[in-house]
Amino acid sequence: MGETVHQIGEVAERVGLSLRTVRYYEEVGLVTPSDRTAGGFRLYTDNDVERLELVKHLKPLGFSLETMNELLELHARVVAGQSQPDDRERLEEYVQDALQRCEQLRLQLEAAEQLAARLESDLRTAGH
Amino acid sequence: MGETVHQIGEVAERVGLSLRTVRYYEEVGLVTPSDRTAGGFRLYTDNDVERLELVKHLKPLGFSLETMNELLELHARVVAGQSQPDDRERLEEYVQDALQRCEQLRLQLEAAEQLAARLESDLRTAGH
DNA sequence: CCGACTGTCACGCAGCGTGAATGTAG
DNA sequence: TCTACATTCACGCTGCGTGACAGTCG
Repeated sequence: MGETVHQIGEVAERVGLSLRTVRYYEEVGLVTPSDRTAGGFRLYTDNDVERLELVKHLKPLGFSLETMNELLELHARVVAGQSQPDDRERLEEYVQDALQRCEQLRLQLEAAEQLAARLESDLRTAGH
Repeated sequence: MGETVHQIGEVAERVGLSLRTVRYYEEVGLVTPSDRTAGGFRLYTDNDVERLELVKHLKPLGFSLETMNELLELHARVVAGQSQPDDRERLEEYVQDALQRCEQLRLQLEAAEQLAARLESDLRTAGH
């Protein structure tokens, strides 16, 4: 079976992260490549890449890398049917937290949009 | 004429920033209180407070403090009718930048919302 | 004179950016 | 063999959090 596997450069470009960031995520144990070449090159499976994408999309919500790690571990166990007692409950709390952060972010976005619009009108209104 | 003036605690609470943050903004020359008491307490005018609020609302767009400083200086000169050559043009660029950042932020928000929804459905779908 | 508030250091931390010097893949 | 891509240090930066200790305001 063809275990398709990718090097860090390809992965970083696809996901939209820098090489440094991808390496750093490994350093803190957030996303670890499943394998390495004999010479030491990181090899990422599609699964690893998906995990990176999850991180990429959760980041704007302002979670710390440590928190995301817990969240993703819980989620992985739950979808694998390997959840331990409390896992579902704890994941539920994280999800509620995420939803609240979404709301907060939306409010901030709206405030920023109004401000940008005001700056624009100030430009048009203000005398030369 | 009653120059209403406020101490840092009141200001920080109203704007929604920490004392540390407000002091730091002064340290980097972003928002400087117009006056001090004899004993050294910072005194903010309503104008200073408004400047802090502008910063607060621009922050989610990811500008550096230095960049915001330039933006706010330009804006202040333009609305005061004191704009120098290039000022309007440069401010216009910042505003366009801000609008683009708003769009980016909106995209990120939508991705995050979908992800949160997916995590929720994974929780409901996954076996015990 | 007391308590709430504020002042200035100064160290610590997250999340990377940015080289430098070297090695690997193909 | 060439060269594009990768590796590991390791230092630097931003934007604050978090005390500690002292002074100020009412």
